[in-house]
Amino acid sequence: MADGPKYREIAARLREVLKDPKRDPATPLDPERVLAETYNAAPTTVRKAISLLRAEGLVDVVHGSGVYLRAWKPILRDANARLSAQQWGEGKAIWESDLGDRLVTLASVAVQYEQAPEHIAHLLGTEDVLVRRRLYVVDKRPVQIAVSYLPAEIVRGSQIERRDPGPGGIYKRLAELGYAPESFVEDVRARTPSPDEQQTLRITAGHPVAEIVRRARTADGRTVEVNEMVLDGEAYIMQWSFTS
Amino acid sequence: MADGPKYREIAARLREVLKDPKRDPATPLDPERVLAETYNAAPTTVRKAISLLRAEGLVDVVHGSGVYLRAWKPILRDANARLSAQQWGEGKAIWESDLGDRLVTLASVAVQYEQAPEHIAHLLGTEDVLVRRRLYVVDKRPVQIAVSYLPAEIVRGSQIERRDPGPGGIYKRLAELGYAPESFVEDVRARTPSPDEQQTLRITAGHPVAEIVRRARTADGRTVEVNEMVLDGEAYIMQWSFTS
DNA sequence: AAGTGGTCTAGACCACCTT
DNA sequence: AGGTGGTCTAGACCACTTC
Repeated sequence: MADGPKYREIAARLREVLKDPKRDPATPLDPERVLAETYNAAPTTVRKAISLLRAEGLVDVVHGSGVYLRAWKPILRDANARLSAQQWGEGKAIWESDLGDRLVTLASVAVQYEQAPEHIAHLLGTEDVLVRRRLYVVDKRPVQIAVSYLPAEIVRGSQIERRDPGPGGIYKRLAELGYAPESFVEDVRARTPSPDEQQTLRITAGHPVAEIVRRARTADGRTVEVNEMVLDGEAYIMQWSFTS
Repeated sequence: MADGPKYREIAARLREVLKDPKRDPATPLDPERVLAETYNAAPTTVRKAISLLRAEGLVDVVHGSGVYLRAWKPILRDANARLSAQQWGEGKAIWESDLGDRLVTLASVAVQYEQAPEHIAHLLGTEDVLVRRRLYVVDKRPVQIAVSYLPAEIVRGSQIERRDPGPGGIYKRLAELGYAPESFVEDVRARTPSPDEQQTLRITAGHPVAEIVRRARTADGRTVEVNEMVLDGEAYIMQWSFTS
């Protein structure tokens, strides 16, 4: 025990164990009770060490089963490429450009008309909105929650009401309706997940998420969509590019 | 105790207490031992509840003193505005555009020549680099670590070697040296802080940070700076804008 | 049924801040 | 010196997974 609290020391040892190339990456760590004996510590101290590794995204803990090394390379999210007119203009779903090696797929979609919360209504200029809630997964793992708000008066009766808005996605449909999105602003925060988000993304309170709020505006300055996204922080690298 | 584990229930109660407008925001919460009695729980259970509030950025915990409500509005970081040529071209330090109400100030600067780590050397095309390490604070609170790497062959002998690179900052100096940055790419991750970062930013392991790696390129495609930043996640809202 | 992680207890002692 | 949070112990019982 060189320095620092014992639980950090144990966490450091466990990191070494996990990174050992000779180890089978699929086998779980020893159970907590065994680790407690191995490192001559109380069970709660071992738990605290493991909670560190978990927050780092180094391991996945499965209740009733064990603690597993996470084999997980982050997904690249290139904001500019994803939203270039070329992408949606040519009939690609924007998410198809979001993959690295693995495929980001849509796990669920729910669409309905609602009263917008205050901060959304303020941006869109109306309380009557269509809400599109989606959940995206990679390798069966939920990685992103996305909720889009669109003015009801614009989208009512269009294909945007359907769960599958058709080729090119909702931006292509908006363009056809005469409201082509032209400029985007994305506000981003790194924060801890709410209890709901923890459950949906299957992460713990200490596991960071990125919240992205995107506003899409037409050339004449009307905001036609607000998209609130919550990403598993460890699962993504986000990228923006721009010129001076 | 409606639902969920007791520590979440206690955390929920404490959030209510903290948000009570009639409460003096400067007085700390009751000590852990008192809370344990109040909520009829063991001290460790109360601690777990408080660690939630802490990770959320709702409270600041001062060892030996108490648990205090954090009065803290996030700083807006507008990437595009900060890096427009107008900003640095006209002699403004880029950080002057980064303030909301409060002032983001430079707390320390260290400049020296070093061997670049592998991933940096790869981007800059050389191992000989000038490293500029800065720490930024708001209201005496550290909020950002920034480390810039620049090719030694370009900046040697210039004002960029000095702790104060002069009006307009290092981008203005680079422009004067014939290497005006023209395009930027920022890669962003939400993650947990390393032990070093925890100490420097005075945050805990569960408190999220945003890591931004920016590459600055000249018009002819040469990468002339790599800037690695680590931001206190709760302290910032980051903003990017772009067109389709 | 057996084994795993998740929660919780009821303390002890240490490190740090305030007075 | 006294009070605060930080670490740690040595268990108990519950919830979930696996066989």
